Amino acid sequence: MRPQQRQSVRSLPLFHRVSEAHFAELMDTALLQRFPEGVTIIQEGDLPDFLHIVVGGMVELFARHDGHETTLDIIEPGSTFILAAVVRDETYLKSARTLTSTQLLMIPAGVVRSIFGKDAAFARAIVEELAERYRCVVRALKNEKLRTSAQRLANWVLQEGARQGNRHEVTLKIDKRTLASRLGMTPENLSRNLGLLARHGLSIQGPRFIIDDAAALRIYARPNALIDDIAEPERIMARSA
Amino acid sequence: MRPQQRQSVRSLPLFHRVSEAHFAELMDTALLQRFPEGVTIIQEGDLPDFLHIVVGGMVELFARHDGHETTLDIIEPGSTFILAAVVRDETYLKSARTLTSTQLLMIPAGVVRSIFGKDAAFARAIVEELAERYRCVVRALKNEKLRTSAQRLANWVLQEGARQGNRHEVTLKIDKRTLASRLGMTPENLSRNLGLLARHGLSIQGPRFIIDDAAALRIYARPNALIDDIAEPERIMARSA
DNA sequence: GTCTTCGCTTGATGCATGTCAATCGCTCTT
DNA sequence: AAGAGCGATTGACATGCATCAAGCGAAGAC
Repeated sequence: MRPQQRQSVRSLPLFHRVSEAHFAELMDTALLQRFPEGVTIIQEGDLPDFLHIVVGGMVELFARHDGHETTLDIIEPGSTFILAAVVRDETYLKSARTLTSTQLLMIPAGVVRSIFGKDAAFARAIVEELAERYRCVVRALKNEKLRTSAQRLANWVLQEGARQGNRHEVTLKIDKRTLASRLGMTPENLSRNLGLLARHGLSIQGPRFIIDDAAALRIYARPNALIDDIAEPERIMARSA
Repeated sequence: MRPQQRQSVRSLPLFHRVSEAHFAELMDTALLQRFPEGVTIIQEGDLPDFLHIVVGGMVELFARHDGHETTLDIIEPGSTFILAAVVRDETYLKSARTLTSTQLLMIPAGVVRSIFGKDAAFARAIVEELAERYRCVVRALKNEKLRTSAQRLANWVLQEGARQGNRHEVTLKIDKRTLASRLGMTPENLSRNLGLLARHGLSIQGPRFIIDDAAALRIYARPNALIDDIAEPERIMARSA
């Protein structure tokens, strides 16, 4: 691994406070690997070999059952996946495949468990990451059970607008069919729902969604801090102080 | 707290390997409290004061949004709730209320975080519990996205049959309306689905479900080890060896 | 330039599920 | 014993969403 990459991994929340010796131990056994688009990285039902950390690119987590498939999450740089399976040494509940060319850092599961026992800062970071992932799934479950597919879409647009910085335009970085699966609907219904949102302040230009009337869209979407992952500026500032 | 209760708490996986001094520290600040049926223990949106451990009874975790309410989980003795919120010191995503008279052990959130940093065995137990809870939510999300409500019911009956020991009869310990909410359907649809399952090997006698033809029910339910929480006898034996 | 491909869209239809309303049957009162 | 209350059931209906099938349009092949 090149020094610069090592440094950028070091700055991730998961490793930031780990002792230099333990970090070196983790990195010595870790593999940094690049995968092309559309490759299946792990298969549900298998046992975990490595903890995976996304360094660059995008990974889709999905599951199949009885001829159907659904997207459970899309992982972006800085985040881990299958941490829970590694911690418990139990089978994966999800499969993972790359949505783009992707760079992954892979740390052997046994090494993760070993350093967890030796380094309190690492243990703390692991449990914080796991708790964060837990909260994401709970939000997803509430989103699924308490909203219609059109409302999920409307909230996704608002959230993505905030995340991309420019709050009035959202550019789609993934396939519409992947977005549909992520939002728990068919591609056909995504199309129809986009048409529906035209009456609530959104206009569509191919892969670009323009928020003409944020207030109207928000009225339709009914965003909720306990479902949508909205940054809470006050609390973030309080924490870093 | 009486010595006998203390001993039964000590034997929970969460505390089993914690040092005696740290366990004493946890118990000195903990409250053991009894709540009657139907009491709201925590409210979504609040900040965590205590980690809650169910010692006796049943607790329902639920969430509300836009005039609707859904059950997210039902917690039984030995398990914790709102662990993720305590770990991250962030607002609850779920509310909790008692379904029966319930005894709860409540440990101040700050004490949990403090012992987590000092006791590696406790840290390990916390992360295992959190990972287990994580996996439960992932299963719930898959259950919700990949199955019809009737299939969810059929699998619940099979699972509950196995859990209750007698695999051919299941006795309902909660309201049918609570079961309906837990399985993500209305009480009306639970009724109809129970009627439907009569054609697939199940007969209903009030709060007692009798599995006449387990094979037929299993064909309809299509159980899946990666959705349903099925014990895996081989692996459990391998682990304890 | 034309053809093919593939993702997206649009329309028609059916199943899954929620909603509203009426009724049943049990338990608890009084 | 009659009535109130409440959970469970049943029926009628509306809506959400998936499915199937056809059409559209832009990017790439030749």
